Amino acid sequence: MKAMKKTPEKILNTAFDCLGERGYANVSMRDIAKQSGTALSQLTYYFETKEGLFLEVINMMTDRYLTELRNLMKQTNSATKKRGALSQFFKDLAKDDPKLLRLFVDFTAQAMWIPSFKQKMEHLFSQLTKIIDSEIVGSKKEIPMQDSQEALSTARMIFGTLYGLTVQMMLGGEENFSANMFDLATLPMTTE
Amino acid sequence: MKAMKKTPEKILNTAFDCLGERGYANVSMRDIAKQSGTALSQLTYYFETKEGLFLEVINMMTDRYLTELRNLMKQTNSATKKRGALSQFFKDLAKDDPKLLRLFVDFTAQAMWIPSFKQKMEHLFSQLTKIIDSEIVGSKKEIPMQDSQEALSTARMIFGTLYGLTVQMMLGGEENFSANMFDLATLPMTTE
DNA sequence: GTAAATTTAGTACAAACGTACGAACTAATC
DNA sequence: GATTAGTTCGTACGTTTGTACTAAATTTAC
Repeated sequence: MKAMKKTPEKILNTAFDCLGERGYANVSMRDIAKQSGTALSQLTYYFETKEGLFLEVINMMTDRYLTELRNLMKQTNSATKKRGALSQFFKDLAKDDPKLLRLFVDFTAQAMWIPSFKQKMEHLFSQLTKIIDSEIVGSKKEIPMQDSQEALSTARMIFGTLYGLTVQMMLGGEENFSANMFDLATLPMTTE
Repeated sequence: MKAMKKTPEKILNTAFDCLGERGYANVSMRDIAKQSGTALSQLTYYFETKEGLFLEVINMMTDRYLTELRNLMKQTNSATKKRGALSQFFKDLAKDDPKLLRLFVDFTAQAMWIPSFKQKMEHLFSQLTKIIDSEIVGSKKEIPMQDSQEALSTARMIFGTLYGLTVQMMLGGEENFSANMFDLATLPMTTE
């Protein structure tokens, strides 16, 4: 007996794969239909438009990122260990789930042109920085922040560094990246 | 008497504008032809293919970034001042030349899927980090680096932070970014 | 078991795409 | 001034695109 997934799920998962493999600009509705083994008209039946389908992919991606990161944060207690886990998370992503990573970068670019994408990606960015803030930066009470706004800025900078490093790594290959590079990226939040 | 630019230049400049305004996925050859006031067939006459045209746009973008940054670095002497100028450079870019910035981010994403784009963007990235390295990180002799590789890693991290912050700023608007944020981004290179 | 609702499949359509091609036009060379 | 080389333009070709639509098949409800 086959796996037998529901059609909408099959479509969504295939869309995720296609986008993570070939990118937004190079994936058509027919590609997804053929690769998922469903009829083309099923895509519009369940998701109305191409934009509608891809918005659901962004939702899927957002869920994966946030739950994965939240689970990771739960596994450790100290802010220092969480900091290490965070940098490890981004470092491993390129190996463990490159599709997820490429999707992230690609959708970030598309968010500049498509308003509905922008809204979704803003949400993802703000949630990610919020996690970094509350789990790591904000919890380090021994280092007094002027206000919560400054803590959020720090979280944004940490995330920015990780994001920027990740993009460089995807572009230039990982061989040029030293082992402690991503750890250094999370350093700004502490003065130790 | 009109400005009277050469046709290839007109096409190239218009392509630059279109891409910076609407993005790679939303710009067609016909768009560029119409907006530049030339015939569609002129584009293939001078640039052969769409990819060929866009590669020239990347070259153009690369030139602008590198010359602008190099000029900026020449204007100051101390590494500390250069550090300030660098962060200012990225901070201002969103206001002064948003098209250039959007082009950068968009092409970085496309580089994941199109090999010829990847090659060009790798070159730009490596040149940018090389400038940061030689002008700022490498010149700070008083802080001994284990080797030149570590210095380059530091440069990559600084650039990564600036890049990551810029992307966030473009996505979420600048209102949430405190004034000294970009300055902090260039901090990892010093311990002062 | 039949009727209604939902899901599937195939096809059709108009629009947009990159590229190719040939005829007109302009500039340069001798 | 004639001949060549270079440039411009319009058009047309073959694909591919997203979406719409209708009829068949399947599931659900009574």
